[in-house]
Amino acid sequence: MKATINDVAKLAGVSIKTVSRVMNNETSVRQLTRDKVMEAVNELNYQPNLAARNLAGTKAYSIAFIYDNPNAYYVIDMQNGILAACKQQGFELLIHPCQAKSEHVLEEIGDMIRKSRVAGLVLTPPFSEMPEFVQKIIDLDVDVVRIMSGDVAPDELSPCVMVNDHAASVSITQHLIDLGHKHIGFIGGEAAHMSTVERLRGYKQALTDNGISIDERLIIDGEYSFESGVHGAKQLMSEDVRPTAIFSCNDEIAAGSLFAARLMGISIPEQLSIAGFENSPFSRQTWPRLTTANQPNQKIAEDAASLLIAKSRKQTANNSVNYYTPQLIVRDSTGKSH
Amino acid sequence: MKATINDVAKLAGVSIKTVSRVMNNETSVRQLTRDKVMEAVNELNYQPNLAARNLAGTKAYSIAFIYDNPNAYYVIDMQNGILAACKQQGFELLIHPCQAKSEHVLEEIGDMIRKSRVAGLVLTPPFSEMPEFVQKIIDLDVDVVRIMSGDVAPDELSPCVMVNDHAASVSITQHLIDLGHKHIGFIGGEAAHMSTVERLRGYKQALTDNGISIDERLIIDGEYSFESGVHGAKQLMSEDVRPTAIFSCNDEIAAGSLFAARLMGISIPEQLSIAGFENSPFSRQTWPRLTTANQPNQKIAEDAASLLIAKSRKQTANNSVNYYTPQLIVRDSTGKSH
DNA sequence: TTTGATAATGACAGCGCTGTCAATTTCATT
DNA sequence: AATGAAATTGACAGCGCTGTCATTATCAAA
Repeated sequence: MKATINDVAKLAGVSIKTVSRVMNNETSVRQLTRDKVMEAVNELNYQPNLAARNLAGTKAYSIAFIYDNPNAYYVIDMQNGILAACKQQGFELLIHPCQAKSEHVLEEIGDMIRKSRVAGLVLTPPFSEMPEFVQKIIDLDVDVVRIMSGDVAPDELSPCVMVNDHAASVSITQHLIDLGHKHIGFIGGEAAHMSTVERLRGYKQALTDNGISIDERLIIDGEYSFESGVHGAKQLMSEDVRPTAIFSCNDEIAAGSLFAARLMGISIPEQLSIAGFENSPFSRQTWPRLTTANQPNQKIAEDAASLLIAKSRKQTANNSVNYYTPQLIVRDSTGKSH
Repeated sequence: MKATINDVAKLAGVSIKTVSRVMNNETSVRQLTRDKVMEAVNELNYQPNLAARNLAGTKAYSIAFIYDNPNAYYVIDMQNGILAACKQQGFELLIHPCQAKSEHVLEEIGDMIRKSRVAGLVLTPPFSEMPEFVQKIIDLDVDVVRIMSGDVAPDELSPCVMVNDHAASVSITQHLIDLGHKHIGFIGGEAAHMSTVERLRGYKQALTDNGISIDERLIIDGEYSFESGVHGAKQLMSEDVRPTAIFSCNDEIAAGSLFAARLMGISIPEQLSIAGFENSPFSRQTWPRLTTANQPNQKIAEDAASLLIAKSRKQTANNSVNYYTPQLIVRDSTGKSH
């Protein structure tokens, strides 16, 4: 049932080392030999044993996905993207959700690494935005790839996939301005997250570029949750200067804002425009459907995983950086200012 | 940095075999010895190497999660539940999404098993509902645990976690009937899924029990998606006999129904009551919030994983079965019939 | 104290593969 | 045909652990 490398070697009439070479796509195996081996491999349905490879060799055959994010859509997209890259490259994926605030994160990750050899880690915010943390991981002698917010990589520590939240935020805000809005509210995610910082920066820049003064009363701290959107919108709509539009920092907040508007009898988009961010499936399922910015999480994650695997393979110090700018998607939740 | 069993043995002044015994919680190690070993383990921060364990031993230290489900909330909940059980039992989790319709599923799973030793698989629908498939997996010599719909386990093939969709469906339907509804629409998920079959059965039984005749025009096939809910509701609302309530087979379908109602200018719950199923976070974020049945996916999955691990440990033929009945949660999308 | 049964420990082989290095083959040139 | 460098292949050790079986320590009862 379970063929070993020995069985293949015998059947192909070569040494196990040669089979090993073929399985690892090493050069310096004659084509003829390679064919013989592959034939035996197919005949026997042979799969190299991962445990043995890990134990005997120096290469790693797995990567891990580290995250702390309650957003199911985000996590699934990321995971699927990473899995796609893994599948293509024959890597295994270890899933590792953990609490960023916990004292034990590093310990946990260390344990994981000691237990299973891992080529590297895919880090998403907030982990990717903690330089000391990243450095400590690298000191553990594993590669890292970071997915993070910004228009340029902050350092040379690792390959990065940068999401240009600033630019995307400018287009969303500009879209609202183009619709005639002058009082635009902003409901942020966790203030410590770079994505919030960057989106806020884009918001402010768009306003400034259009000669609209920034009113701090229209800027609300939140967290990336529905409830936060409900509260934020309620608060904004009871300001002296009621905004005519709200830029919510993600789709969940936007959905919460929508909910609050309904609660207060405010019609969308007639009396109030609401924009989200992320283009989660969610944003197509609210009423009205959300104007948002498309953040292609799956692609981003697949990219990240590919960069990580490539780096771990080549052992180059060269840290590539990929860039994404979420694109505006106009739907029904934003309209002309009256 | 990376301590091996040898280092621990040396430091503790015992043989590696004794360390191994301690690490595996075997009996017949004196308490004194055990303490010495544990002290060394802590001192050195030792973690047994998974690859070596897998290679040397006969026990497995991982399970796999097999699924084919586009519902992000469902998958994440399941995964978190399984991870919780794994963490507690020191198991690793392999994530394996795949296409149920694909010819290659079995092959893929076979490859995975040959590659990584796996104690067993957690199967969710539709896989868990394919008896021949399950049998073939078991023939591959891996344990299986099935999460499935029904009020009693269909066979003795494996431990099961049964979700009593029938009973839950009766309570939802009864709730609608109690509100005075006589024309109740039903929008199903994929007709082949037992959950749809069971929920439909519950729906029909509740109607029958209350002396309401079953009108097949009010029963719509769908799939578990938002779009399907939109279409289904549109169709139902253009029947000769307009239903005054719709039981949607899951929250996504319900959200779609809500959306369709908005599109058609039908107010919820005044003109139409809509109920969902699953209690995904989603159901709290629609307007109005959905009446639904709480299906505790995370618990269910944790249970399933625990059963699987227990079975693989004890090597008993004894297949336990756990039962869950989703409970009605009344929110704002259902109201009195007028 | 000796005995015998039982509990506790250890020696050793080997899981299936890769890394190292040595042996052999190949092939373009002489 | 002989030569040598390069390409191709193989022998062998050993990764870190567990299973098997042999050995030693322990302790109640004689």
